[in-house]
Amino acid sequence: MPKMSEKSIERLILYRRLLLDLQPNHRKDHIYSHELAKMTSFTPAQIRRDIMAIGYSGSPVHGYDLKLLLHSISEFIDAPEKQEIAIVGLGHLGRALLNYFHGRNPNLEIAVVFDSDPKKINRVIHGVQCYNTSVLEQIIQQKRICVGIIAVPVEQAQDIAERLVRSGIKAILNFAPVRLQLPPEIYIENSDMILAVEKAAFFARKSINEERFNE
Amino acid sequence: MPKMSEKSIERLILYRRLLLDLQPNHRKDHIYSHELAKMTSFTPAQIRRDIMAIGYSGSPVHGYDLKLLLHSISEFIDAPEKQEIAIVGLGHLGRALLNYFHGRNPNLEIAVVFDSDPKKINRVIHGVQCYNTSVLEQIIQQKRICVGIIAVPVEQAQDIAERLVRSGIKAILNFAPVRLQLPPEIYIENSDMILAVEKAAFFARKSINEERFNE
DNA sequence: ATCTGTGAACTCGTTCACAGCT
DNA sequence: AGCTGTGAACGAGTTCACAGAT
Repeated sequence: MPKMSEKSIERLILYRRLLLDLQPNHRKDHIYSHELAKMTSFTPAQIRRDIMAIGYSGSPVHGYDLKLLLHSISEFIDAPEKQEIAIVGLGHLGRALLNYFHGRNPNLEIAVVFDSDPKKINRVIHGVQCYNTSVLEQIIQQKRICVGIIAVPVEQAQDIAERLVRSGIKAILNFAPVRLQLPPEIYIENSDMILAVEKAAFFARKSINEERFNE
Repeated sequence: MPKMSEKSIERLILYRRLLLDLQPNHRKDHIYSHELAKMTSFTPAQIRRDIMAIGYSGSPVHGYDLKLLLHSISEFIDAPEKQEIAIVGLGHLGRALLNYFHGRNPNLEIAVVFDSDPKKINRVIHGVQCYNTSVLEQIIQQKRICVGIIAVPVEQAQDIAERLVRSGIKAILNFAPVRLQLPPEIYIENSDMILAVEKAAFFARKSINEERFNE
């Protein structure tokens, strides 16, 4: 496996999504790096580098074979067998995740959700079994789930994260607005909505200031 | 204004959040860069650089004055007057945003939400007025809102984004799993949950592989 | 003695520019 | 002629390491 940055992985996931959307109406069965570039607003050189990195080669005449490229990316990104995922916290955010994810990626499956609301526990919601958060460790170990999504209020996030790690989880997607303190071998992806809003507001202001300045 | 990377802005927002949480139980009124480092898991040098960049100086003896540092960061990040924000799409995700945001940052306010569901239109939800998406342009122009949050299904995202831009919005926080095509002066922050899950799954697998390799 | 502030070095990711292929 | 693959240059962001302050 070549060294691969987090950003390359992100782009590869986006290429794959794009190619999948493209395939049905296949006017062509090949695509050039500059075409992918236009669609993604990355640069052609970057796209060639990413594709090179996963070991696929195109033809200087036709560009990249759509099907083969798609296959190479999927082989690189996906695990050999389906990966199971757990969501902790079934508030609005947890439900939004279930909705968004539904039928999206056949190689990933939201296998269980946890919540502490008796109205939700032991029911099937959106096709997924909901358990009491108190049995989190057992279920996750039993099912060998390796990815956990934290969608609980901020006060509970660190505790839940530690319990997930103790249960054998290797990667956490954290939606709570805290920086989790976990052992370095655990992959943490933060999706901090409040931070994102504050950042957007900052750059909106900056853009307004610069406009004024250029008048 | 010195040149500032997007990442520095993110960190500054996190420092501020941390300092705000810290203030009530002020055992001390000063803090060293290495203390902030431990709490954020950034490096002390980076923290000093960020603080230097906004023009605040600490004392080599006591470190940074909590109150003054907080004030300097806020002055740098916040607009002089309150900024108003619009959310488009009041599904689970939109509601989650309203919840998360409630009472979080007094300088930012979710001023309006838009949806096309008659059950929501013209009602006040979570303390925020909901309008029909059809009047988006009027309301946003009228209120001079400069930040928009896209929480609609992926098929509508590009159209809504263009309408937001036409209404004068300067920054967009996009939760739909597409790359929006917009003029370059518009700041776009993507928060692509599906991508985030796929990425986490990839790194979970990688971590498992590396473990096996080290045995 | 122990901190901050910061020039310099370094690391990592991106882009350039061109050789090589067809 | 027009593409891919890629060494080399570049640039942004981070860390080092130490001068300066007290």
